[in-house]
Amino acid sequence: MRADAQRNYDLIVTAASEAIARDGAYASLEEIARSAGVGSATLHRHFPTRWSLLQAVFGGCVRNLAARAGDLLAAPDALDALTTWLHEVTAYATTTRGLADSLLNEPAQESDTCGATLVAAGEPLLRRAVDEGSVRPDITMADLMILANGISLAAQPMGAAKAEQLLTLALQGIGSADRRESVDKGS
Amino acid sequence: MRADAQRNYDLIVTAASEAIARDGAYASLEEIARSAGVGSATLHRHFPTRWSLLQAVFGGCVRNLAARAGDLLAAPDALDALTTWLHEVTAYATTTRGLADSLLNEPAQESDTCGATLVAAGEPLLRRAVDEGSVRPDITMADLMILANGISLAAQPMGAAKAEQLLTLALQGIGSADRRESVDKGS
DNA sequence: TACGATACGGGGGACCACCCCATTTCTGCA
DNA sequence: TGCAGAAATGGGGTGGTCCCCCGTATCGTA
Repeated sequence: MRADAQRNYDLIVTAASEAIARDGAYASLEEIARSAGVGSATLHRHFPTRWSLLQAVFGGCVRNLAARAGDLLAAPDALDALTTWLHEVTAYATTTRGLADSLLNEPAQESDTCGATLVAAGEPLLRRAVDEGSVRPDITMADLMILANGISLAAQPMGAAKAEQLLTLALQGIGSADRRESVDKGS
Repeated sequence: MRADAQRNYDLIVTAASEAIARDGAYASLEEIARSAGVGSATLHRHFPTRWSLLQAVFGGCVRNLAARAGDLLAAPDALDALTTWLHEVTAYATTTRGLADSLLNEPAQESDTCGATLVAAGEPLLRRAVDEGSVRPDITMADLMILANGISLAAQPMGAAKAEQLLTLALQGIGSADRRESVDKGS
């Protein structure tokens, strides 16, 4: 890759991060190019689709979350590790403007997407919890990611606290007949 | 309202229904006006915002769902009635293109929105289930609607079956230690 | 230094939301 | 019935978007 191309690539990603943080995942590409100081054609050459740009912007966050999942594999309680990670993902997706849209609307065909990375990273956490017997075996990580994502997206206007509350609700269920004793542990 | 204005109003809503069913909630307003046979200015005069148009399009469905909630108040099992209704809402929102977006992105300030109507309609169902003791009392109908909506939105690409599965999951929780005996009732 | 490959960006086409205002259409009243 | 004025209409303009073509400038190498 030529030096100037690399330079422009970085300029675009930086400008896109700011614009997306301000305006969401559908920020104007034209304006991103403008504020990066490059022509719009350059932006489209580096990132043929909007999602390729979003992927570049959020790749770092996603890798961090994936690494965090690896760390949590060492935690003593498997169920706790899983729920903790899901909460962190949800909080991040709710707080970071554009991330939830980005994860949800990325084309499902692609294999190297942010969503796929997170699912792969969370899979061991889920498997461990299932093996331990604390999570139903018919649940898949993909299901949980869709759930977390949907909650992030739908609760975005209400803020991260609401999103986390709803995630807790979804993980515990709505029933009252047999509330787990661990319910009150968190707060 | 003048007769021709009413006529155009209806033409626009009809055309919008088709366009939104085909292209989603962000269908081109220009094309809706074109296929309705009116000028785009007429569309904008009748519906100043995109959400006002969506509200007109989906008002009927929403009223049906609200009425259905009223009917279910007569069902014997309160928890069953609540979950049945939530499933119907989710199925409808997942199947009907644009409805989920419409419910989620409508401005929260307005009072007469589709979302508020559904929340109000579901409230008695929830209250009955809480009074019966089968649902935790700290849950609000607004929370459940956000949950159902988020699931509809996130699972849309996978189809209504996936959405309903995820709703079941969210209502029951992920735990396996104390699975309700009613789990196997549905299927 | 000179050359070929590579990247750049101005500008244009197609589309969109939204608005102004001259014109047409309707309706209540005589 | 006929008419005046209110009400609704829609063509066309503005400013914005995405996306792409292609002549030009820049880079890396020999």
